[in-house]
Amino acid sequence: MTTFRTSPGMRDLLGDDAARRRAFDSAFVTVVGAAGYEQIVPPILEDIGVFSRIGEATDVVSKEMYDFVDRGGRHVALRPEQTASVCRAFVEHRPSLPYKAWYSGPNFRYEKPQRGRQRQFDQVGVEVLGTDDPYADVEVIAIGWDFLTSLGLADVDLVLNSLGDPEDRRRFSEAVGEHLRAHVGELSEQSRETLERNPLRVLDSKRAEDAPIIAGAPRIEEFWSPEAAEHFAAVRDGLDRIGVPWRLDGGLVRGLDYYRRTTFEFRSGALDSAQNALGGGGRYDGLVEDLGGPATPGIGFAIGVERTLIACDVESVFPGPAGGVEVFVVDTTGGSEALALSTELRRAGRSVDRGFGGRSMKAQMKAADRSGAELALIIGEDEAASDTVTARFLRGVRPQEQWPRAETAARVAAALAESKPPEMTES
RNA sequence: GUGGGCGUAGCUCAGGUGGUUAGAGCGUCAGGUUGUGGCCCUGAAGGCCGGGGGUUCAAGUCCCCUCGCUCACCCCA
Repeated sequence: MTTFRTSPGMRDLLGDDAARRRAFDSAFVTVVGAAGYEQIVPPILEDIGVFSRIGEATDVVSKEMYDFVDRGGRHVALRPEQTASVCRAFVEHRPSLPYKAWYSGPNFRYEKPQRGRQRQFDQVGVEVLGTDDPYADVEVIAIGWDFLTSLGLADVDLVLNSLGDPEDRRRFSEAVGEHLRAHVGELSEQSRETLERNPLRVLDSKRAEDAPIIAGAPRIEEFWSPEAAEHFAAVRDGLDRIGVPWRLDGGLVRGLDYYRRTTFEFRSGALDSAQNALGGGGRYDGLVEDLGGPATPGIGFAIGVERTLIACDVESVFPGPAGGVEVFVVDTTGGSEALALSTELRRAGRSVDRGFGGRSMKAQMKAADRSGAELALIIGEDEAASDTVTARFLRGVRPQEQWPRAETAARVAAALAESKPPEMTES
C-alpha cells in the first residue's frame, strides 16, 4: 500500500499548531480592526498577468511561480503574494477611497524549502489605496510594529529607506551600477551575478568582501527629488511622534520591483541573518495603474506567519491557546446518557466532550483528565436509576457531589462561574 | 537551482570494526483499584530501520541511485 505525505515545502497544522495559527490571525485582526481596516479575501488563483506586474526581473515572477494552463486555456498562477491581487480587486470593484484592507492567507512560491521558507506560506498584511499622505505610511508601519509587539516580540528592528520617485530610483540604480562595475574585480562572485540582473540588490549583500565597495557606492539620498525627500522626512517625523523606533538603511532594497519612495522591513534579531525579515512593505504608487486602473497611490506590508512564529519560539513568547473543553461526560451505561447530556449542555452553550466505545470508567476518567475539562459528569447505573449525575471536580479540592439530572445545566453553570476568576471589566 | 549533514516505533533518540527473534524513554492501550483521572507499579500493542538496487554466506550497519528533512549559498516572508 502506498502512503502519501505532504508535497515538499507544505505542511499540515494539527492541534496546538493550528490553534496557534488561529490565535495569530486573531491577534492581527484585533490590531487592524482597531484601525478601521476591512477584510479582503481575494482568490488564490489569478490570471498570470496580474502577477507579472510585480516585476518580470524578480525571481518571484521569473522562476518561482506556480503557474499552469487550466482546462479553459487560461494561463493562471497561484499567487506568490497578495498585494497584486488586492490591486486587481481594487480596479475591478472600485471601493471608495481611501481603501484600507487587511488580508490573511496562503501564498505559493516554488523554491527549495528550508526552515522559515515554505513553498506554501501564510502572510498577513494590510494595504491602503488612494492616498499619498505620508501619515498613511506611518499608520501602516505602526500597525505592523504594534502587531509584532502585541505578540510579545522584543527583539525586532524597523529598518527604513526611501527609494525616491521612479526617476530618482532609475538614476540611482544607474549610478550604483556604474560604481559597482568600476570595482567588479573586487566584488564577490555572487554579487557579480546579482549586478547583471539588478544592481540595487547588490547593496543588500552581507558578504564581507563586498562591504568596502558598497560603502563607497553613491547614496540614495543624493538622488531624492525634493518631493520624495519631503515625503520621507514626514514619515520619519510621524514615526518619532508616535514612538515607533526606526533605523535608516540606504541599502534596503526590497525584492519586488513596484516599490517607490518609502520601503521598510521588520527584522528579528532572534533569527539567522539570512532569513531575519519577518515582513516588510512599502509604497507602490504605480501598481494600480499598471493593472489597468486609475493612477492610485498605495502602501502596505506583509508579514510572514511561519517565520514570525519561529521568532516567537526563539523569544519564548506567544505560546498560543491551551484549548480543551469545560466539561467531560463519563457514561458507563452504554453511552446514550452521555449522548443526551452532552448534547443538552452544548445547546446550553457549554463546551463538552465525551468518550466513545463504552470503555471502562477508569479509561473514561483518564480521557476526562486529558480533555482539560474542569468538571467530569459521571453517569453509571446508580445515577441512571436515581435520575442524578455525579459531578467530580478535576482541578481543585472540592469534593464530588451528586446533582439531580434536571438541574445539571444550571449546576454546571454555577460551578464553572465559581472556578473562574471574575471577568475584568474594560475601563 | 548548487553544495554539506541527517532519515531506526506516534514523538525524542540508542544501536564500536556487517553476525540469530532491532532497543530505551515519553506517549497509547490494558491491568493493579469488580464505579473514579493526576503519582506509582506490572504488562501489551506498535518498526519490511525513508524507498530502490548492489557487495556479501550474512546489511539498520558498506557502496550507488532516489525521495524527504535540514543547514549554507541564491532568493525571500
